Amino acid sequence: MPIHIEPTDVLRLKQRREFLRVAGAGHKWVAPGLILQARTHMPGEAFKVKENDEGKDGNDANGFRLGFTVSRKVGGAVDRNRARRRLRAAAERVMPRHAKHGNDFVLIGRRATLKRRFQALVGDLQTALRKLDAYEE
RNA sequence: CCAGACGGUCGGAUGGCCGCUCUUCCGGGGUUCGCCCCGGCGGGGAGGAAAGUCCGGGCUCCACGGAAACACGGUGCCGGUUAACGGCCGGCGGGGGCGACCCCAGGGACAGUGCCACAGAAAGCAAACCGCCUGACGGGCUUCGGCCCCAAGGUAAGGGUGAAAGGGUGCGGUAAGAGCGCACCGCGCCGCCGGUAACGGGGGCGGCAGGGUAAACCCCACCGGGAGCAAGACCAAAUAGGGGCGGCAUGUUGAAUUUAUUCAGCAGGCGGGUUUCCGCGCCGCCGCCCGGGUAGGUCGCGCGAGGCGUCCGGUAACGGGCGUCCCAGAUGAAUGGCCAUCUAUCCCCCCUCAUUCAUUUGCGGGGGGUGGACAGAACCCGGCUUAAAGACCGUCUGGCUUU
RNA sequence: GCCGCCGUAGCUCAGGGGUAGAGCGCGCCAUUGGUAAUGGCGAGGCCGAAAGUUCGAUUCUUUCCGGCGGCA
Repeated sequence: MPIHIEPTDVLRLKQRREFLRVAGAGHKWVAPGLILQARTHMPGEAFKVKENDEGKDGNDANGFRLGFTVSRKVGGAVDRNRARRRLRAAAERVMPRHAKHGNDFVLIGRRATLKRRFQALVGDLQTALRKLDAYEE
């Protein structure tokens, strides 16, 4: 059965070692409002891309995964939550259409994420995808 | 009206688009009949501090026969309140303020021990450095009145040191002084009166003994078993390993016979470039079952010392009755993102009026910009502490004006 | 989330009521032809912050701030 991916329900990166693996791939772009890291899936690597599939037969090129990180340098809990929510809102507008499948992405919040105008933040994400050669359409 | 004291409430608003999480109900699908998944209409969704983790409890596990004592830790005026508290309320004492009110780590220093640097004569059974006073014998001077030096003694008034020098002020007194005597204040002891008590009032006696430090050891009284929801309980993959059963498989010996099978016993085989010796490592394959247990998941997890209203008791904290409501449950962690308008605030410009030496200051109006303080539940509750814009309400105090 | 520990010179640490030290480092001088080593001299500290106790606090008490570690 072919796996259909809805634009909105993308699997989130949740565990620390997944974040470390993406960071270890070494592909990142620093934009004024955010930092984007990316890692291409290895061939034969089997991930659960949707929550309810069994993660078996090689669907590795058929989706992408996304994680968010905001460190304590940005501020207290309120500021960090706010930065992550703005990143998530920007990702909801850009990623489902333009993110190249078969990748893991990590979005890192910066201090400027709080104050930057939202349209500029969306633009930051798009240019970051282009610079990492992960932009489609 | 101005300035202030105390207590309480709220903590941006409205609309639009796109989302998150929990959930009643409905529909569909799956199911090991426990439930799970998908979709839909509705409903709920951060704080007064959610914070710091400083106290007290509930709850859970561990330890433990009961009680007491000891050790350690905590608390510390008195009475009340509470599930409990180091909280709160009321009172007492001390300090501050014109006042409303505010602040206080506020038991014991004759139970004992220690410490009090430097300075100073002396710092704890007090003490004589300078001074002051008396002044034998002797000496010196003499205007023959006396004066000076010296042994010894008296003295805590004065000087000086210090945070602190053994009651304070005044009068008397004296050789000089001194609670030596007296008055007032302070202090101690003993009755009396008021108060549950802390304590207060007043009386008598005592001539002053008893410096400070207990957030030094300590004494006294009271309280306390330890750990914490990452507590704890349950389900449990892959991989490796443990145990059991069955089947297949290696060599050899023996026996039985149905002549290729069964039974019993023994062990050997493989690995490094080769051989010998020694040492080392591995021992098969398949299936099923069992228990431990990791990742992961589920529960614990929100009806509670609950909120609101009202009545009663109480000065109050608080307690009781009745009615009513159901009010967050996430886990890379939801409760939001974006836009518009309004609004609090602050800044700039212009105008009218008042004011001023002065576009100096202020009320009002208009325009533009900025743009909401501190801060995010993580098992729950009662407090404390800390952080921080602004708005509103009530009670009270001190002024000013008017009546 | 919970539980601990630590903040003293540029760095690593002593000091636990009487006014702050050691080692390394830094500066100057001596030694040497010169450097290192060695020796001498010296600078450098509101003892993380604020209240309180005390005559006096780096030390004792309380409350904050910052850093580090442990617990599935």
